[in-house]
Amino acid sequence: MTDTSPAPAADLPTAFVPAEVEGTLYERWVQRGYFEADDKSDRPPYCIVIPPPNVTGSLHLGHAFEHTLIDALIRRRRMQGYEALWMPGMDHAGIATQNVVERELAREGLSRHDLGREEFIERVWQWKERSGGQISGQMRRLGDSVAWSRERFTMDEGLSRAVQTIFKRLYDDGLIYRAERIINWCVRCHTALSDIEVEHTEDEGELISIRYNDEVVVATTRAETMLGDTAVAVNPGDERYQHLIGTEVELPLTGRRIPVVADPHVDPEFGTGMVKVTPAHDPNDFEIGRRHGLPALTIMDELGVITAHGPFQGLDRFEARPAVVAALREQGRIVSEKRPYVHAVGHCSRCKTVVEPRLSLQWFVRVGPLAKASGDAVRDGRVRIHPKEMEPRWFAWVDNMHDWCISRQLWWGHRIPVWYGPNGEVVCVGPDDEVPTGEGWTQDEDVLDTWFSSALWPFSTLGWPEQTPAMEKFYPNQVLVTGYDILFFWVARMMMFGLYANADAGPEQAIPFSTVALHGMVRDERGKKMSKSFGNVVDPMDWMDAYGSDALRFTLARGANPATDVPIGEDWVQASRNFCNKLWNATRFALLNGAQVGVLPDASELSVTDRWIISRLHATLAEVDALYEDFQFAKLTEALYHFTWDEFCDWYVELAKTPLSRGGAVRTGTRDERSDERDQTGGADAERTQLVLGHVLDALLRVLHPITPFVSEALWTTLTGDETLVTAEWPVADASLTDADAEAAVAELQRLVTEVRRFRSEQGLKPGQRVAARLAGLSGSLAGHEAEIRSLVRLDVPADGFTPTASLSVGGVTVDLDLSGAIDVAAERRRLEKDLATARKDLEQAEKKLANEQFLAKAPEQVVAKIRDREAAARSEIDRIEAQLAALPSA
RNA sequence: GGGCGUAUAGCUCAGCGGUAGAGCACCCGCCUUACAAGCGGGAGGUCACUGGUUCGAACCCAGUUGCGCCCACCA
Repeated sequence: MTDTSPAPAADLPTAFVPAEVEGTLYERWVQRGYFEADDKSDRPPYCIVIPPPNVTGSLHLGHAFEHTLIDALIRRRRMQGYEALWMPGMDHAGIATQNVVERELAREGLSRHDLGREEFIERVWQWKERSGGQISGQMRRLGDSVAWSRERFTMDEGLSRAVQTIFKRLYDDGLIYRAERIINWCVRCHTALSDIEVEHTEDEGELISIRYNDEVVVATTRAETMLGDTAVAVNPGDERYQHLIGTEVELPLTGRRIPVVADPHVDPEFGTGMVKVTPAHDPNDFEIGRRHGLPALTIMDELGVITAHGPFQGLDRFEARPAVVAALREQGRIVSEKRPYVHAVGHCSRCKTVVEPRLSLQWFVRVGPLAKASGDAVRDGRVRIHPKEMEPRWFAWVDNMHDWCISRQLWWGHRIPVWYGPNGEVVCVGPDDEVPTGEGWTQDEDVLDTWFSSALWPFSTLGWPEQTPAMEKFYPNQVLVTGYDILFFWVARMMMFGLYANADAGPEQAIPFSTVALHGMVRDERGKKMSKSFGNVVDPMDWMDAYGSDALRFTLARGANPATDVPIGEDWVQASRNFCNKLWNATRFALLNGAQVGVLPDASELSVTDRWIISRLHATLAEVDALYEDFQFAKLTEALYHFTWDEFCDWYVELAKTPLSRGGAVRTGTRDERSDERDQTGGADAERTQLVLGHVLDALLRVLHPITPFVSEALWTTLTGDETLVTAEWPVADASLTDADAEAAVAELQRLVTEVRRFRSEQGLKPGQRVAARLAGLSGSLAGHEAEIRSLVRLDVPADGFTPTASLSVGGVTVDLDLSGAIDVAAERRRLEKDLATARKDLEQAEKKLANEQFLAKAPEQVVAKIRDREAAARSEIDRIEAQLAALPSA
């Protein structure tokens, strides 16, 4: 070939050292602006917004996983010529971040109240700067190809404006309201929570029966709430208690008289069929109270301390419980002894404290119409949820959603844009409205649920409410990639707000994204959930340090089955590192031997093995493309692994050594430091092989790039001399290059080689030991490859006077070897007998099937033909082995 | 209390109607002209159990058992 650049491979070390390429490559990519997207280009858009990491700390393995998947999608589309935008940013994570900073303060012996609201918020911003810097550093390390110039934060000015805008619109449309309701209250975080921020666990409580009077006996697990009872309820159809309805009973310990009401909610089968009614501390009771006009008596404050007058005042709720029981027992009112009772208890998802249902004045989103629209968008196919098995969950949720409590009694977050006047005025202020001033006007103290701003993320980050070019180009987003665990927290809310905020654009354009691709959770190597308390949490940085970013990414992608949890262990990252190294060395070998990317010769000039590897390459490319469309990362990564290692490296590269050596010598870079004479003397075989190696590696490195961007970039730029793979073209599968004949011929070759190797191994021949042998019966397409075959199995061409001492045959090929007495007759007999048994079993199975008339009548022709082939093959195999056994010298 | 998923080699998982697969781990042999982070060979599964459908079932259906997960305002 022509003299190109001086063999660059000479510079490649014999092992891939990630640290030497990762940092510089990433900075170069960013500097050259490869990750930025143009709002005004003609390319089709492909936008994925990052699920904004919380600024509570640093990224964990789950983020690394999610980012690997998103980055792979984005990088592939970029290579395919899309205007690809991965929108970066972070979430202020209201309650979570406030808790972190409060804990930090606590170490200094301070509470947020010591600082005051403004100073505290200042403090959180400082935290955000630190944490945010750490997170973006980790993202760089991972190789995330995000458009850094567009980075957003849920509390930055633009996004706050978006929040205020939509709040105002919803308020004006009557979809946001303020009301006294029973909400989930966390006495530790000191705030209201939405329903999904409550985690239910099966806890063991005690069900206690209390006698209010001779006829009225109720049961409860929260005895202290009886202090707030304002009625006793029975089922209206319950014959036993008809006479009590409308009467009053005296509530013990309080002296209050409360009515007995009839309410259908009461299950006459449960317990005594009588229910104590505490409207201020139980959602059901609240409803009963409303139906009967009962007063709601709050007996507990925000800290869970009893406020009801009397001996229990000032006690914590969990102290009050036994105290109340003791007092009741003293009066002989405890009917049955307390007994264990397993029931679902709600805990704060942030701090695990037992949640207290509490009557409270809060802001709510009326979800009815929004949830309906969200269900419809999936029902009518505008939004696709992948994998489809997740759809039932989606519908179950959106079709039964309760109103969303959005106010939080926190400081860190978007403050509710509502002002109260001195005369009871309530004014919701839009971003461009005048803030009411003057005596007595105050702003609502609460902030919004952190998910309120996340719900706007797909469009607030693009400039909404302005109709920016970015909105124009990238809304709706093409795909959303996120974990199934936040389907309701986040995806459902984005859908509700996206559809609502962009309704003017029409139903097709209003959706926030057209596809939701859900992934699973990262788990440890034994499938256990990673948790701090269990001590199995892994810092992705540690593994990246040890094995490189590519290895981590490859491992994560390789485990990514849709919406399925991903077990991952260090051994697996190591295996991926080995893969990267394999790729490195294969490329290094190719470069050392003059591999070139150029125009491939016509198929007629290629060898069978050339056509085979090209055929396999293009089949793999087609397979990978199809799998990408279905988000089958695990399978496509596996396909790439298999092609690279088992087909390209183990067979093609080994086979290539023979033709390459005809052009001079195989260059090893380690042992054989010959100069460039190869280029001058290179024969046609060598040139052809160099081009095929170049062709395969070029495509292979391209198709691997989305998963392993660093190694692929380093190798590909060396191979091609081009600037970057980031914006290079995606390799397109060419169906015309598939070659069934070549695949069949190489399959035959592989079988032959494997059998000979097996024979050698069982004969105890050392791998390097050369043996003379005669090959006969090679099929037409393999006849020209005898040299390659001999090289793979280390069989020399026999010299004069060759006398074979052993023989084996594979398919139609006979191999006569001169083992010069090295043969182990007993071992050989054993081997052959084993093979014979296998072949006989095969034959038996096939014959049995073919003797089955129903099978012959009903099975498809292809299947029957296959079985017939199998029968014939088994027959000839048996003949062959029997002949060999007969020829064996007797022991 | 509802709903969903899953049970395949020692481990983690693919396969989902036509003779059981991968990675890691394991055993034997190798510094064979890229790579010992490697090469060659090998061992290892009555595909949870019980019935059914089918010429044929790991795969479809029913039930049983084990294990997960999600949802839930029955005191």
